[in-house]
Amino acid sequence: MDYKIPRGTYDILPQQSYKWQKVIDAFRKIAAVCGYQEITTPVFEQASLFERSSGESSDVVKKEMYRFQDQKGREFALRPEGTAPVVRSYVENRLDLGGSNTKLFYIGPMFRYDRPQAGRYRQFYQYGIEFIGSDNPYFDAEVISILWNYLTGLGLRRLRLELNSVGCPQCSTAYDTALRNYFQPSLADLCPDCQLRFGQKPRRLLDCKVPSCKQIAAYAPSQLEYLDDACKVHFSAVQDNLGLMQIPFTINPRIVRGLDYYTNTAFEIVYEGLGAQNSLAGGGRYNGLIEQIGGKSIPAIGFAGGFERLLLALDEEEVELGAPGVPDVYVITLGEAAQKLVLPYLNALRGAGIYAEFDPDKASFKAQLKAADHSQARFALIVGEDEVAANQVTLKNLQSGEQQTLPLEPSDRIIQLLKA
RNA sequence: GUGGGUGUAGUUCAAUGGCAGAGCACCGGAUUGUGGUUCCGGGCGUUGUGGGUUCAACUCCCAUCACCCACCCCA
Repeated sequence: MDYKIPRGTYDILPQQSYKWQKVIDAFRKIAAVCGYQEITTPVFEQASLFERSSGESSDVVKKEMYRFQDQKGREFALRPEGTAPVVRSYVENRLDLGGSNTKLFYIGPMFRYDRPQAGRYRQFYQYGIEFIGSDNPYFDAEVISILWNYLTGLGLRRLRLELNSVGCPQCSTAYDTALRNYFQPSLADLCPDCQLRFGQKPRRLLDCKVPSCKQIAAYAPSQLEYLDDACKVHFSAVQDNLGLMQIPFTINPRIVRGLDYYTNTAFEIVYEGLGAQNSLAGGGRYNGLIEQIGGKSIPAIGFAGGFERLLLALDEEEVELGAPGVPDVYVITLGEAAQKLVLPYLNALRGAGIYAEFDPDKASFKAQLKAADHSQARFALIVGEDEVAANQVTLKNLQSGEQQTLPLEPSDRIIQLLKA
Protein backbone atom coordinates (compact mmCIF):
# COMPACT_ATOMS: atom_id res chain seq x y z
CA MET A 1 0.00 0.00 0.00
CA ASP A 2 1.60 3.24 -1.10
CA TYR A 3 -0.97 5.66 0.21
CA LYS A 4 -2.43 6.10 3.63
CA ILE A 5 -5.31 8.16 4.85
CA PRO A 6 -4.14 11.26 6.75
CA ARG A 7 -3.86 10.91 10.48
CA GLY A 8 -7.02 11.63 12.40
CA THR A 9 -9.27 11.16 9.38
CA TYR A 10 -11.31 8.16 8.35
CA ASP A 11 -13.40 6.82 5.51
CA ILE A 12 -17.09 6.29 5.94
CA LEU A 13 -17.34 2.92 4.27
CA PRO A 14 -20.46 1.64 2.54
CA GLN A 15 -21.28 -0.69 5.43
CA GLN A 16 -21.37 2.32 7.75
CA SER A 17 -23.07 4.76 5.43
CA TYR A 18 -26.63 3.91 6.28
CA LYS A 19 -26.04 4.84 9.90
CA TRP A 20 -24.75 8.24 8.92
CA GLN A 21 -27.67 8.76 6.61
CA LYS A 22 -30.03 7.83 9.38
CA VAL A 23 -28.70 10.31 11.93
CA ILE A 24 -28.33 13.03 9.32
CA ASP A 25 -31.86 12.51 8.05
CA ALA A 26 -33.20 12.59 11.59
CA PHE A 27 -31.47 15.89 12.20
CA ARG A 28 -32.78 17.43 9.00
CA LYS A 29 -36.24 16.28 9.91
CA ILE A 30 -36.33 17.75 13.39
CA ALA A 31 -34.76 20.98 12.19
CA ALA A 32 -37.43 21.24 9.52
CA VAL A 33 -40.37 20.82 11.89
CA CYS A 34 -38.98 23.64 13.99
CA GLY A 35 -38.62 25.90 10.98
CA TYR A 36 -34.87 25.77 10.51
CA GLN A 37 -33.40 25.82 7.04
CA GLU A 38 -30.10 24.42 5.90
CA ILE A 39 -27.16 26.65 5.15
CA THR A 40 -23.94 25.41 3.63
CA THR A 41 -20.79 27.48 3.77
CA PRO A 42 -17.28 26.80 2.40
CA VAL A 43 -14.97 24.54 4.37
CA PHE A 44 -12.37 27.31 4.41
CA GLU A 45 -12.60 30.96 5.34
CA GLN A 46 -10.26 33.84 6.02
CA ALA A 47 -8.22 32.81 9.03
CA SER A 48 -8.97 36.11 10.72
CA LEU A 49 -12.69 35.28 10.89
CA PHE A 50 -11.94 32.59 13.44
CA GLU A 51 -9.20 34.50 15.19
CA ARG A 52 -11.53 37.37 15.86
CA SER A 53 -14.66 35.42 16.76
CA SER A 54 -13.33 32.42 18.66
CA GLY A 55 -10.69 34.44 20.46
CA GLU A 56 -6.99 34.70 19.81
CA SER A 57 -6.17 32.95 23.05
CA SER A 58 -8.45 29.97 22.54
CA ASP A 59 -6.65 26.72 21.86
CA VAL A 60 -8.76 26.14 18.81
CA VAL A 61 -7.28 29.20 17.15
CA LYS A 62 -3.89 29.12 18.77
CA LYS A 63 -2.78 25.61 18.00
CA GLU A 64 -5.51 23.59 16.37
CA MET A 65 -6.35 25.51 13.23
CA TYR A 66 -5.31 24.23 9.83
CA ARG A 67 -3.95 27.36 8.18
CA PHE A 68 -2.66 27.86 4.71
CA GLN A 69 -1.86 30.56 2.24
CA ASP A 70 -3.27 30.48 -1.24
CA GLN A 71 -1.27 31.29 -4.39
CA LYS A 72 -1.65 34.99 -3.73
CA GLY A 73 -0.53 34.82 -0.15
CA ARG A 74 -3.97 35.22 1.43
CA GLU A 75 -4.35 33.63 4.85
CA PHE A 76 -7.06 31.00 5.06
CA ALA A 77 -8.04 28.35 7.53
CA LEU A 78 -10.03 25.15 7.30
CA ARG A 79 -13.02 25.92 9.48
CA PRO A 80 -12.59 24.63 13.03
CA GLU A 81 -16.22 25.31 13.90
CA GLY A 82 -19.46 26.24 12.23
CA THR A 83 -20.89 29.29 13.92
CA ALA A 84 -18.50 31.97 12.70
CA PRO A 85 -18.93 31.02 9.03
CA VAL A 86 -22.71 30.99 9.37
CA VAL A 87 -22.66 34.40 10.99
CA ARG A 88 -20.26 35.66 8.33
CA SER A 89 -22.68 34.52 5.67
CA TYR A 90 -25.61 36.00 7.55
CA VAL A 91 -23.91 39.38 7.72
CA GLU A 92 -22.42 39.27 4.24
CA ASN A 93 -25.78 38.45 2.68
CA ARG A 94 -27.42 41.21 4.74
CA LEU A 95 -29.85 38.89 6.42
CA ASP A 96 -29.40 41.16 9.46
CA LEU A 97 -31.34 43.91 7.72
CA GLY A 98 -34.48 41.84 7.33
CA GLY A 99 -35.70 42.49 10.83
CA SER A 100 -37.12 39.04 11.37
CA ASN A 101 -35.69 35.95 13.03
CA THR A 102 -33.43 33.69 11.06
CA LYS A 103 -33.38 29.97 11.76
CA LEU A 104 -30.52 28.05 10.29
CA PHE A 105 -28.93 24.65 10.54
CA TYR A 106 -25.81 23.15 9.04
CA ILE A 107 -24.13 19.82 8.61
CA GLY A 108 -20.57 19.38 7.49
CA PRO A 109 -16.93 18.64 8.21
CA MET A 110 -14.84 20.70 10.61
CA PHE A 111 -11.08 20.54 11.03
CA ARG A 112 -8.89 20.74 14.08
CA TYR A 113 -5.30 19.71 14.51
CA ASP A 114 -5.77 17.68 17.69
CA ARG A 115 -4.15 14.50 18.79
CA PRO A 116 -6.57 11.83 17.61
CA GLN A 117 -8.35 9.76 20.21
CA ALA A 118 -11.59 7.85 20.46
CA GLY A 119 -14.32 10.31 19.51
CA ARG A 120 -11.84 12.93 18.41
CA TYR A 121 -10.66 13.38 14.87
CA ARG A 122 -8.90 15.98 12.79
CA GLN A 123 -11.69 16.05 10.29
CA PHE A 124 -14.96 15.52 12.03
CA TYR A 125 -18.58 16.09 11.14
CA GLN A 126 -20.83 18.42 13.00
CA TYR A 127 -24.48 19.26 12.98
CA GLY A 128 -25.54 22.59 14.35
CA ILE A 129 -28.37 25.04 14.79
CA GLU A 130 -28.14 28.81 14.78
CA PHE A 131 -31.06 30.96 15.81
CA ILE A 132 -30.47 34.63 15.11
CA GLY A 133 -32.72 37.55 15.92
CA SER A 134 -34.11 37.50 19.43
CA ASP A 135 -33.04 37.52 23.02
CA ASN A 136 -36.30 35.99 24.15
CA PRO A 137 -35.55 33.11 26.55
CA TYR A 138 -38.11 31.05 24.70
CA PHE A 139 -35.61 30.66 21.90
CA ASP A 140 -32.92 29.46 24.27
CA ALA A 141 -35.33 26.72 25.23
CA GLU A 142 -36.34 26.09 21.63
CA VAL A 143 -32.76 25.58 20.54
CA ILE A 144 -31.96 23.36 23.49
CA SER A 145 -35.14 21.38 22.97
CA ILE A 146 -34.21 20.65 19.37
CA LEU A 147 -30.93 19.17 20.54
CA TRP A 148 -32.53 17.26 23.38
CA ASN A 149 -35.34 15.89 21.27
CA TYR A 150 -32.96 14.94 18.51
CA LEU A 151 -30.74 12.89 20.78
CA THR A 152 -33.49 11.28 22.80
CA GLY A 153 -35.48 10.70 19.61
CA LEU A 154 -32.62 8.63 18.26
CA GLY A 155 -32.91 6.45 21.33
CA LEU A 156 -30.25 7.78 23.68
CA ARG A 157 -31.12 7.63 27.34
CA ARG A 158 -28.01 8.20 29.41
CA LEU A 159 -27.90 11.87 28.59
CA ARG A 160 -27.29 14.76 30.90
CA LEU A 161 -28.08 18.33 29.96
CA GLU A 162 -25.92 20.76 31.86
CA LEU A 163 -26.91 24.37 31.95
CA ASN A 164 -25.15 27.52 32.96
CA SER A 165 -25.17 31.22 32.36
CA VAL A 166 -21.92 33.03 31.73
CA GLY A 167 -23.72 36.36 31.82
CA CYS A 168 -23.26 39.39 29.64
CA PRO A 169 -19.80 40.91 29.11
CA GLN A 170 -20.31 43.13 32.17
CA CYS A 171 -21.13 40.37 34.64
CA SER A 172 -18.53 38.26 32.99
CA THR A 173 -15.69 40.70 33.68
CA ALA A 174 -16.99 41.26 37.19
CA TYR A 175 -16.80 37.53 37.69
CA ASP A 176 -13.29 37.29 36.27
CA THR A 177 -12.18 39.92 38.76
CA ALA A 178 -13.81 38.01 41.60
CA LEU A 179 -12.05 34.85 40.51
CA ARG A 180 -8.68 36.56 40.33
CA ASN A 181 -9.20 37.93 43.82
CA TYR A 182 -10.06 34.46 45.00
CA PHE A 183 -7.08 32.71 43.39
CA GLN A 184 -4.52 35.47 43.92
CA PRO A 185 -3.31 34.26 47.33
CA SER A 186 -2.75 30.69 46.07
CA LEU A 187 -1.31 31.66 42.71
CA ALA A 188 2.07 30.11 43.45
CA ASP A 189 0.49 26.76 44.33
CA LEU A 190 -1.38 26.39 41.06
CA CYS A 191 -0.15 24.16 38.24
CA PRO A 192 1.72 25.92 35.41
CA ASP A 193 -1.32 25.67 33.13
CA CYS A 194 -3.50 27.30 35.71
CA GLN A 195 -1.02 30.10 36.23
CA LEU A 196 -1.46 30.90 32.55
CA ARG A 197 -5.21 30.61 32.84
CA PHE A 198 -5.17 33.05 35.71
CA GLY A 199 -4.07 35.78 33.36
CA GLN A 200 -6.01 34.77 30.26
CA LYS A 201 -9.24 33.03 31.24
CA PRO A 202 -9.66 32.75 34.98
CA ARG A 203 -12.81 30.63 34.68
CA ARG A 204 -10.75 27.88 33.10
CA LEU A 205 -9.21 27.49 36.56
CA LEU A 206 -12.46 25.93 37.62
CA ASP A 207 -12.23 22.77 35.59
CA CYS A 208 -8.57 21.96 36.04
CA LYS A 209 -8.14 18.30 36.94
CA VAL A 210 -4.93 18.56 38.90
CA PRO A 211 -5.92 17.55 42.45
CA SER A 212 -4.16 20.45 44.15
CA CYS A 213 -5.82 22.95 41.81
CA LYS A 214 -9.15 21.25 42.35
CA GLN A 215 -8.73 21.69 46.04
CA ILE A 216 -7.89 25.33 45.73
CA ALA A 217 -10.82 25.89 43.38
CA ALA A 218 -13.28 24.10 45.63
CA TYR A 219 -14.67 27.24 47.26
CA ALA A 220 -14.32 29.60 44.35
CA PRO A 221 -17.24 31.94 43.81
CA SER A 222 -19.87 30.84 41.31
CA GLN A 223 -20.60 32.68 38.11
CA LEU A 224 -24.25 32.68 39.05
CA GLU A 225 -23.61 34.94 42.02
CA TYR A 226 -22.19 37.57 39.71
CA LEU A 227 -25.01 37.79 37.22
CA ASP A 228 -26.65 41.18 37.01
CA ASP A 229 -30.42 41.45 37.32
CA ALA A 230 -31.20 41.21 33.63
CA CYS A 231 -29.01 38.14 33.19
CA LYS A 232 -30.55 36.52 36.26
CA VAL A 233 -34.05 37.08 34.94
CA HIS A 234 -33.09 35.68 31.57
CA PHE A 235 -31.47 32.62 33.05
CA SER A 236 -34.38 31.76 35.26
CA ALA A 237 -36.81 32.25 32.38
CA VAL A 238 -34.77 29.79 30.31
CA GLN A 239 -35.05 27.28 33.14
CA ASP A 240 -38.78 27.83 33.41
CA ASN A 241 -39.23 27.28 29.72
CA LEU A 242 -37.21 24.09 29.79
CA GLY A 243 -39.33 22.92 32.69
CA LEU A 244 -42.49 23.60 30.72
CA MET A 245 -41.06 21.60 27.84
CA GLN A 246 -40.27 18.81 30.29
CA ILE A 247 -36.62 18.79 29.45
CA PRO A 248 -34.55 17.72 32.45
CA PHE A 249 -31.36 19.61 33.16
CA THR A 250 -28.84 20.19 35.87
CA ILE A 251 -27.26 23.51 36.64
CA ASN A 252 -23.51 23.35 36.40
CA PRO A 253 -21.95 26.74 37.11
CA ARG A 254 -18.60 25.43 36.00
CA ILE A 255 -19.25 24.60 32.42
CA VAL A 256 -17.25 26.89 30.27
CA ARG A 257 -17.49 27.13 26.55
CA GLY A 258 -14.24 26.90 24.67
CA LEU A 259 -14.91 29.73 22.30
CA ASP A 260 -14.90 33.33 23.39
CA TYR A 261 -18.09 34.60 21.86
CA TYR A 262 -20.59 33.04 24.24
CA THR A 263 -22.83 35.16 26.48
CA ASN A 264 -25.55 34.21 28.95
CA THR A 265 -26.90 30.73 28.37
CA ALA A 266 -24.27 28.03 27.96
CA PHE A 267 -25.08 24.34 27.81
CA GLU A 268 -23.64 21.00 27.09
CA ILE A 269 -24.96 17.49 26.68
CA VAL A 270 -22.78 14.74 28.02
CA TYR A 271 -23.23 11.04 27.52
CA GLU A 272 -22.23 8.85 30.41
CA GLY A 273 -20.18 5.97 29.16
CA LEU A 274 -18.04 7.42 26.43
CA GLY A 275 -14.72 7.85 28.18
CA ALA A 276 -12.89 11.13 28.08
CA GLN A 277 -14.57 12.56 25.00
CA ASN A 278 -18.05 12.37 26.42
CA SER A 279 -19.42 15.70 25.34
CA LEU A 280 -21.95 15.04 22.61
CA ALA A 281 -22.90 18.61 21.89
CA GLY A 282 -22.59 22.06 23.31
CA GLY A 283 -23.72 25.55 22.64
CA GLY A 284 -24.93 28.80 23.99
CA ARG A 285 -25.91 32.35 23.33
CA TYR A 286 -23.65 34.69 21.43
CA ASN A 287 -25.36 38.03 21.60
CA GLY A 288 -22.30 40.03 20.64
CA LEU A 289 -20.91 37.99 17.77
CA ILE A 290 -22.91 39.37 14.88
CA GLU A 291 -21.92 42.91 15.65
CA GLN A 292 -18.36 41.82 16.15
CA ILE A 293 -18.28 40.29 12.69
CA GLY A 294 -19.62 43.49 11.17
CA GLY A 295 -23.38 43.19 11.33
CA LYS A 296 -25.91 44.93 13.47
CA SER A 297 -26.18 44.18 17.16
CA ILE A 298 -28.45 41.15 17.06
CA PRO A 299 -28.79 38.44 19.70
CA ALA A 300 -28.42 34.81 18.76
CA ILE A 301 -28.07 31.31 20.16
CA GLY A 302 -26.97 27.98 18.77
CA PHE A 303 -25.31 24.66 19.34
CA ALA A 304 -23.08 22.16 17.59
CA GLY A 305 -22.67 18.46 18.03
CA GLY A 306 -20.37 15.82 16.59
CA PHE A 307 -21.71 12.87 14.64
CA GLU A 308 -18.77 10.63 15.52
CA ARG A 309 -19.49 10.71 19.22
CA LEU A 310 -23.19 10.49 18.59
CA LEU A 311 -22.64 7.26 16.67
CA LEU A 312 -20.35 5.97 19.41
CA ALA A 313 -23.02 6.67 21.99
CA LEU A 314 -25.71 5.01 19.89
CA ASP A 315 -23.46 2.02 19.55
CA GLU A 316 -22.76 1.98 23.27
CA GLU A 317 -26.46 2.05 24.01
CA GLU A 318 -27.03 -0.61 21.35
CA VAL A 319 -29.52 1.46 19.45
CA GLU A 320 -30.36 -0.18 16.14
CA LEU A 321 -30.23 2.23 13.26
CA GLY A 322 -31.93 -0.03 10.77
CA ALA A 323 -29.99 -1.91 8.16
CA PRO A 324 -28.48 -1.30 4.78
CA GLY A 325 -30.95 -1.74 1.94
CA VAL A 326 -31.46 -5.21 0.58
CA PRO A 327 -32.64 -5.96 -2.96
CA ASP A 328 -36.32 -6.42 -3.63
CA VAL A 329 -35.45 -8.93 -6.28
CA TYR A 330 -32.41 -10.80 -7.51
CA VAL A 331 -32.53 -11.64 -11.18
CA ILE A 332 -31.24 -15.04 -12.24
CA THR A 333 -30.71 -16.07 -15.83
CA LEU A 334 -29.55 -19.14 -17.63
CA GLY A 335 -28.38 -18.94 -21.19
CA GLU A 336 -27.74 -16.12 -23.59
CA ALA A 337 -31.31 -15.74 -24.77
CA ALA A 338 -32.50 -15.28 -21.21
CA GLN A 339 -29.89 -12.67 -20.52
CA LYS A 340 -30.96 -10.68 -23.54
CA LEU A 341 -34.56 -10.81 -22.48
CA VAL A 342 -33.80 -9.77 -18.97
CA LEU A 343 -32.04 -6.48 -19.61
CA PRO A 344 -35.15 -4.53 -20.62
CA TYR A 345 -36.88 -6.24 -17.73
CA LEU A 346 -34.26 -5.05 -15.25
CA ASN A 347 -34.54 -1.55 -16.57
CA ALA A 348 -38.31 -1.54 -16.27
CA LEU A 349 -38.19 -2.79 -12.68
CA ARG A 350 -35.63 -0.21 -11.64
CA GLY A 351 -37.60 2.47 -13.43
CA ALA A 352 -40.55 1.48 -11.26
CA GLY A 353 -38.48 2.02 -8.13
CA ILE A 354 -37.67 -1.59 -7.45
CA TYR A 355 -34.21 -2.47 -6.21
CA ALA A 356 -33.17 -5.21 -8.60
CA GLU A 357 -29.79 -6.93 -8.50
CA PHE A 358 -28.19 -8.88 -11.31
CA ASP A 359 -24.74 -10.32 -11.84
CA PRO A 360 -24.01 -11.91 -15.23
CA ASP A 361 -20.60 -13.09 -14.01
CA LYS A 362 -22.16 -15.74 -11.85
CA ALA A 363 -22.42 -18.59 -14.27
CA SER A 364 -24.12 -21.51 -12.63
CA PHE A 365 -27.68 -21.51 -11.56
CA LYS A 366 -26.66 -22.61 -8.12
CA ALA A 367 -24.14 -19.82 -7.71
CA GLN A 368 -26.73 -17.26 -8.69
CA LEU A 369 -29.30 -18.58 -6.29
CA LYS A 370 -26.69 -18.62 -3.57
CA ALA A 371 -25.84 -15.02 -4.34
CA ALA A 372 -29.52 -14.16 -4.25
CA ASP A 373 -29.82 -15.75 -0.86
CA HIS A 374 -26.73 -13.99 0.35
CA SER A 375 -28.01 -10.64 -0.83
CA GLN A 376 -31.07 -11.19 1.37
CA ALA A 377 -33.30 -10.29 -1.54
CA ARG A 378 -36.94 -11.08 -0.90
CA PHE A 379 -37.52 -12.52 -4.35
CA ALA A 380 -35.61 -14.22 -7.08
CA LEU A 381 -36.75 -13.66 -10.61
CA ILE A 382 -35.72 -16.65 -12.67
CA VAL A 383 -35.43 -16.59 -16.42
CA GLY A 384 -33.95 -19.76 -17.90
CA GLU A 385 -34.35 -21.71 -21.08
CA ASP A 386 -37.69 -23.16 -19.99
CA GLU A 387 -39.06 -19.73 -19.27
CA VAL A 388 -37.82 -18.33 -22.54
CA ALA A 389 -39.48 -21.17 -24.38
CA ALA A 390 -42.74 -20.75 -22.50
CA ASN A 391 -42.66 -16.96 -22.67
CA GLN A 392 -42.83 -16.54 -18.94
CA VAL A 393 -40.74 -15.88 -15.82
CA THR A 394 -40.58 -17.66 -12.50
CA LEU A 395 -40.87 -15.56 -9.38
CA LYS A 396 -39.59 -17.27 -6.28
CA ASN A 397 -40.19 -16.02 -2.79
CA LEU A 398 -36.89 -16.67 -1.08
CA GLN A 399 -38.31 -16.68 2.41
CA SER A 400 -41.15 -19.12 1.89
CA GLY A 401 -39.70 -20.94 -1.10
CA GLU A 402 -42.98 -20.62 -2.98
CA GLN A 403 -42.77 -19.86 -6.65
CA GLN A 404 -45.13 -18.91 -9.37
CA THR A 405 -44.95 -18.34 -13.09
CA LEU A 406 -45.89 -15.05 -14.60
CA PRO A 407 -46.07 -13.66 -18.11
CA LEU A 408 -42.75 -12.54 -19.55
CA GLU A 409 -43.68 -8.90 -20.00
CA PRO A 410 -43.04 -6.74 -16.91
CA SER A 411 -46.51 -6.12 -15.59
CA ASP A 412 -48.07 -4.04 -12.86
CA ARG A 413 -48.85 -7.26 -11.12
CA ILE A 414 -45.19 -8.16 -10.76
CA ILE A 415 -44.33 -4.69 -9.62
CA GLN A 416 -47.06 -4.87 -6.99
CA LEU A 417 -45.79 -8.23 -5.83
CA LEU A 418 -42.22 -6.99 -5.55
CA LYS A 419 -43.14 -3.82 -3.77
CA ALA A 420 -45.39 -5.50 -1.24
C1' G B 1 1.78 19.19 22.56
C1' U B 2 2.81 15.26 27.16
C1' G B 3 2.67 10.22 29.22
C1' G B 4 1.36 4.91 28.68
C1' G B 5 -0.34 0.58 25.64
C1' U B 6 -0.92 -2.00 20.98
C1' G B 7 0.34 -3.31 15.72
C1' U B 8 0.56 -11.10 12.59
C1' A B 9 -4.53 -13.27 6.62
C1' G B 10 -10.62 -9.49 5.00
C1' U B 11 -11.65 -9.96 10.49
C1' U B 12 -10.92 -11.89 15.66
C1' C B 13 -6.72 -13.95 17.59
C1' A B 14 -2.43 -17.97 18.14
C1' A B 15 2.92 -19.08 17.34
C1' U B 16 9.66 -21.35 24.57
C1' G B 17 14.92 -16.59 19.20
C1' G B 18 14.35 -22.19 15.05
C1' C B 19 9.33 -24.51 8.79
C1' A B 20 3.80 -18.30 10.19
C1' G B 21 -1.26 -21.11 12.22
C1' A B 22 -6.74 -21.47 13.76
C1' G B 23 -12.02 -19.81 14.10
C1' C B 24 -15.25 -16.68 11.42
C1' A B 25 -15.84 -14.43 6.73
C1' C B 26 -14.89 -15.11 1.56
C1' C B 27 -14.44 -18.20 -3.18
C1' G B 28 -15.11 -22.99 -5.61
C1' G B 29 -17.06 -28.00 -5.68
C1' A B 30 -20.48 -32.38 -4.05
C1' U B 31 -23.15 -34.95 -12.55
C1' U B 32 -27.70 -31.69 -16.29
C1' G B 33 -32.32 -25.72 -13.38
C1' U B 34 -33.42 -24.38 -7.04
C1' G B 35 -30.44 -21.02 -1.91
C1' G B 36 -29.88 -21.27 3.72
C1' U B 37 -27.76 -26.76 6.99
C1' U B 38 -23.79 -30.44 6.01
C1' C B 39 -19.27 -32.36 3.67
C1' C B 40 -14.78 -31.50 0.67
C1' G B 41 -11.27 -28.15 -1.41
C1' G B 42 -8.93 -23.10 -1.64
C1' G B 43 -4.05 -18.66 2.20
C1' C B 44 3.83 -17.36 -0.03
C1' G B 45 0.56 -12.90 4.56
C1' U B 46 6.76 -7.64 2.23
C1' U B 47 4.19 -10.39 10.76
C1' G B 48 2.61 -1.63 10.12
C1' U B 49 7.39 0.57 7.91
C1' G B 50 12.86 1.26 8.05
C1' G B 51 17.24 0.03 10.37
C1' G B 52 20.21 -2.93 14.02
C1' U B 53 21.77 -7.50 17.13
C1' U B 54 22.03 -12.89 15.77
C1' C B 55 23.97 -18.76 12.31
C1' A B 56 18.67 -17.67 12.71
C1' A B 57 13.86 -12.25 14.48
C1' C B 58 6.60 -12.19 14.57
C1' U B 59 9.68 -12.78 18.98
C1' C B 60 15.34 -8.76 21.31
C1' C B 61 17.07 -3.29 20.44
C1' C B 62 16.44 1.64 17.96
C1' A B 63 13.70 4.82 14.92
C1' U B 64 9.30 5.88 12.40
C1' C B 65 4.04 5.58 11.19
C1' A B 66 -0.86 4.37 12.70
C1' C B 67 -4.49 3.15 16.24
C1' C B 68 -6.14 2.79 21.48
C1' C B 69 -6.14 4.97 26.67
C1' A B 70 -5.25 9.14 29.78
C1' C B 71 -3.67 14.39 30.10
C1' C B 72 -4.90 18.53 27.23
C1' C B 73 -8.75 20.36 24.27
C1' C B 74 -13.53 20.06 22.67
C1' A B 75 -18.18 18.34 19.45
